[in-house]
Amino acid sequence: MADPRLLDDLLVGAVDVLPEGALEAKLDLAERERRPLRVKLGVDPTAPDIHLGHTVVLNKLRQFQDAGHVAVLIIGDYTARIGDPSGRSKTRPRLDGAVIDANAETYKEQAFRVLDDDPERLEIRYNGEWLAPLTMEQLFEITATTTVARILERDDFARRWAAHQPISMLEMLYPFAQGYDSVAVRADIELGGTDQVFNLFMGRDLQTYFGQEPQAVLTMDILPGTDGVERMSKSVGNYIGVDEDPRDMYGKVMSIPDAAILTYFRLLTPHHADELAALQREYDEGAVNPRDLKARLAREIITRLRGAEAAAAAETHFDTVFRRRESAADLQALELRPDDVEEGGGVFLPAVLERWFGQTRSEWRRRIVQGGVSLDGEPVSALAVPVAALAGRHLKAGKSATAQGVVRGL
RNA sequence: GGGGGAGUGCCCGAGUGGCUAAAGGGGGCGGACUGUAAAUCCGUUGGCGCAGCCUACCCAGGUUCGAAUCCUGGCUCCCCCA
Repeated sequence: MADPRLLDDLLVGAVDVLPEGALEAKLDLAERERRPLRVKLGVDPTAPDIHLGHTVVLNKLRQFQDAGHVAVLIIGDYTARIGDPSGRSKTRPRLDGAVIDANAETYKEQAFRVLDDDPERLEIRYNGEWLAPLTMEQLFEITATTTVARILERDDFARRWAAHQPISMLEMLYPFAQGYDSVAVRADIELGGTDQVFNLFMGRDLQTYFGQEPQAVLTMDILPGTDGVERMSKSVGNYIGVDEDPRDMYGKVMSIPDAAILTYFRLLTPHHADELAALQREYDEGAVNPRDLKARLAREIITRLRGAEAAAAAETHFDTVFRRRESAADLQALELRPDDVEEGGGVFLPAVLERWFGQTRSEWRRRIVQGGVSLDGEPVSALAVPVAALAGRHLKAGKSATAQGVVRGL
């Protein structure tokens, strides 16, 4: 019998296990056969770096590793060439080989922040390994297992079909490719987002067709972005990158709406099911200040990805700069150059701000006029200020305050 | 293969010869408020040392005193029929 507490923990953050009872059955199977389960997660290296949304399934995979099972991480170097249509309202751009390879490298690096890299517990495979050598004949065989009607049933295609949006033949092949991955690695369980259900089931069908025991399917909840509403995504701009400056990560976590706090705990931290239930209770009853809960969340997320030291430093920085609104001890130095000073001894701010922080001079002009740039807390009111008023002062631009530093005189 | 429609600022989307740096919305940014939250309100949102100038409505030409708006050619996308 599978350990019920483990089962509960494995189900945290999961939306569904399909078919019903399949996870339990697989755990029992592992016990009977005295072997670890092969838990598959496929990722397409479509973007150069990953954010917390991508780590949700990685976290779950890690949990399986910690329970003694084998994570089979499939880098979809070939499926990336098709472009997963899941949840898409239009065709994904196809990527070429060089971009994919580069993405795959950074992806692996970042995935290791979450996964256990013990070779006994981790297997990394590129699906080009088996997809590239497929013959046309094999493709016939694979695609013959399903009908067009079934493919068109899936939400995303159905919507596009109804809206007269284009669907390319290539996209239709995507589920077959992903499904065949499961056959190739003999997966016992496959993880994915809820938008992946169709693809995950294709894996079961193909495994059955090829005489394998079909995999259990575990779908994970979607992580909302920092806006708390839309799913975290780079294109929406509500993401927290795994490789970002920990101070920014901390700040971004602090900016999520309260309603998203528990979801974040559930999907991003390794708490047991009963601990999460306790947290939820405290939150509901108002026994904790949501702010403090969020701070704890930020600390835990950063600790996991970047280490305890980085987390502590990020928290100190945040408390200093934002809670107490003091200057951070580690402010960057903003260098003035001799040619920044004009005849009258004034410095034209839009020009130096552009050099220090990017953007355009017009943008800085606007911010200054709107009182968005300050020196030692005092809003700057003129476009040009004397060097004496700048040197040694703490310059801050905007409330996000990612743009700030101490001006170093000449 | 035949017929039709569309390409506007970060995005959506108005605009059919001058009043258009281009309505409206979204998003972003700045301010107030705060828990760097949410909600709300106000302002702002092409570039430029900016009461002015420059560049802009897919691209290249053309008509006109004047074009996002008209004409020609091209590119891209979509729909319908076959």
